[in-house]
Amino acid sequence: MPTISDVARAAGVGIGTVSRVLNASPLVSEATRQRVVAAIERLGYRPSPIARAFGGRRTQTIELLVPLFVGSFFVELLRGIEVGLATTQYSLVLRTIEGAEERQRVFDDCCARGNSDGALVVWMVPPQPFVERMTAAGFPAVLLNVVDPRLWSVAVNHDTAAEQAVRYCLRLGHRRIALVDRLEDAYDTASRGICLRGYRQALGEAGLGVPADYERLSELTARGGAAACDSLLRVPEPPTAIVAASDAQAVGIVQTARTRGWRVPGDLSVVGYNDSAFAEFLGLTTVQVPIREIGRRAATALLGALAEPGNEPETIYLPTDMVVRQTCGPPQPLNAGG
Amino acid sequence: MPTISDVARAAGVGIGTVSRVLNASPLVSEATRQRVVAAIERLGYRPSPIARAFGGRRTQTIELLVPLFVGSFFVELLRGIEVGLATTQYSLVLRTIEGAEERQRVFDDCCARGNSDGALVVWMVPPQPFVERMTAAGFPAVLLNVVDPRLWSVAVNHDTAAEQAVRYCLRLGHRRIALVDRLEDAYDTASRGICLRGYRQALGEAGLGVPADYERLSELTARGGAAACDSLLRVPEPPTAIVAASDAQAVGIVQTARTRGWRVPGDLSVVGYNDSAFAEFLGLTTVQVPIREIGRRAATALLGALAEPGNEPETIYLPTDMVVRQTCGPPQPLNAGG
DNA sequence: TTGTAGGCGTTATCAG
DNA sequence: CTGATAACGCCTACAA
Repeated sequence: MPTISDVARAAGVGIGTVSRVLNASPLVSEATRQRVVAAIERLGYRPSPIARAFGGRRTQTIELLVPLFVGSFFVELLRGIEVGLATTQYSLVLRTIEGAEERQRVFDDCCARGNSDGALVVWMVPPQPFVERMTAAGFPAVLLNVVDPRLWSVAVNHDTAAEQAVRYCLRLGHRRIALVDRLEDAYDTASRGICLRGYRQALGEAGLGVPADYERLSELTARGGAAACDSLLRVPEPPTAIVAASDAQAVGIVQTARTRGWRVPGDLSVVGYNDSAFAEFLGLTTVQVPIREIGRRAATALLGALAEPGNEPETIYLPTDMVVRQTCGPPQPLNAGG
Repeated sequence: MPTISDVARAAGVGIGTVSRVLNASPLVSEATRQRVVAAIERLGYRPSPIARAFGGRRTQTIELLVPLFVGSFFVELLRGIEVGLATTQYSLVLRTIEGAEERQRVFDDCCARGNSDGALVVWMVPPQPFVERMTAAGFPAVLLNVVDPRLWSVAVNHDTAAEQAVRYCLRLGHRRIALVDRLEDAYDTASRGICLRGYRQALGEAGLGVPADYERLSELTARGGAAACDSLLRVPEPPTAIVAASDAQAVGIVQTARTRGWRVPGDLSVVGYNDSAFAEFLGLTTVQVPIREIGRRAATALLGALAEPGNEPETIYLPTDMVVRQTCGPPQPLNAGG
């Protein structure tokens, strides 16, 4: 495996010159450059990223911190990230997270040693010590689909999205609208719902008080949605519409309702969240989240922070859209329903 | 950021001793070890993986080559891989692949320079030059869900799986069974179907010739399945059952059939493939693939190959299972159908 | 059992 | 513009 010295010798120049050619420095004459390039070609030389990271200062590596509840969301996100990174040489190292302790460990390791130049943090708010450490180290991190004013963040506004969904149901004539939310911090069962505020806000604006027993928290799975739906359909005055915090939950809700003999959207309207790949084919009415675009913008933001370390972090909100399909309709007149 | 020398100085020992402690060498007295550990603790020292990779020989890094058509498959796979790697220090660097040229590029880069100690290759057969290069370099790679006798492979047998699905339909009484297959090489439209052989085999064993116009190829998406279904329902003698090469395709098939007024499973039975997360909630009858286990076993195999470089590559087949849900039933008597 | 010296392949910093 | 040379942080001999 040829090294930079081999190339230098073959081209009859010093290693400094080869390094300059490698790094596209303008301080090389065209003639010399050609000779060096030829030698590189001839020897099939490829610089060692590791030696590079070691000698230089930057690792050309970005850490990607991903909690595994992301599900199919993840591949879409990756597509966007790859687009944002396409013109660069950065490698992504993957740190998957399955539970609270693991999250702790991953964040502890993240900017501890110069393993990477920056981080993309998916769907998690980092712990305080991490924020301090990285701020002190000038280590840039970008949050995806979650917001922290101390850091770069690219996200949709989950409350606004919930408002959209609730308002849509209100427009259809619904008054009994329930929420199947998800934990703001998926690994902290003491945390609140992520779009509770938006839900309540929209109901409040419509002059409807917050219903007593219409708020549920569930895992981001069909199973979780199913359980929440089960419980919602049992309350004395069950909802005529349910707004979910994910498409997976929505699928569970639709399925459970139908199994129990409720027609969807006849007896129960359901709104999903994300517009996942399968939502279209299930005819799921949902709130579209520009997942790929979040990935792309986050990558771009990180590259920007890497290039100009000084800048203050910004929060970039991307808009969400209602996608109307077949799981929502006007509520049945009370006396006509089951 | 403290270095090994700082620790050595603080502990009043040489750097060699610190290195030995770091690498759990037995050649350190307990007393010395304690002092060194204390110093490490006190200084908050953490060895630099990069320097380590540079000075030593191994990078503690595994490349994960993933084509992005994997979809939700990917997260399941990751879970397994992480389990297999849990007790180690290996990092995963992610190389996503979106098309044929990108695949070429990624494979060209993969074992070219000592960036990584090994590779996990998801759902792709590597090009010949890569195989030669890595074999020559003693660079281990493990294929996931695809088989190449020259390399370590952990997979299910797709033909056997198709046989299972077809046999199940045969047992239900179906005789007109179609296949919506996927390309063996997703980026080569000239390649064959991945489970065509198994499909034909099962039909042949049942004494049924291969139907003339019952074989389709489609993308691994609901849309692809929908298009294939559309065309299958138009043939003079349409099938009474369709075996798909993915759950996504199956969803598209079910949806399309129902839209056209065919009852599923009344008029048309559908079998999916993989048993993805959503299959259960859609009531999809499908062939279960132990995705997570494939990930785990592949990681284990790679660790093994890393530990004992000499061994011959093996192919590990994991079994598939029929999961019976609600999209298959006996065929309608010919005169009763629509 | 321990300390010391050499090397890994770059980049960066100097003189020239 | 170019060439030498000093880091960079660790591992692995080898010498003690």
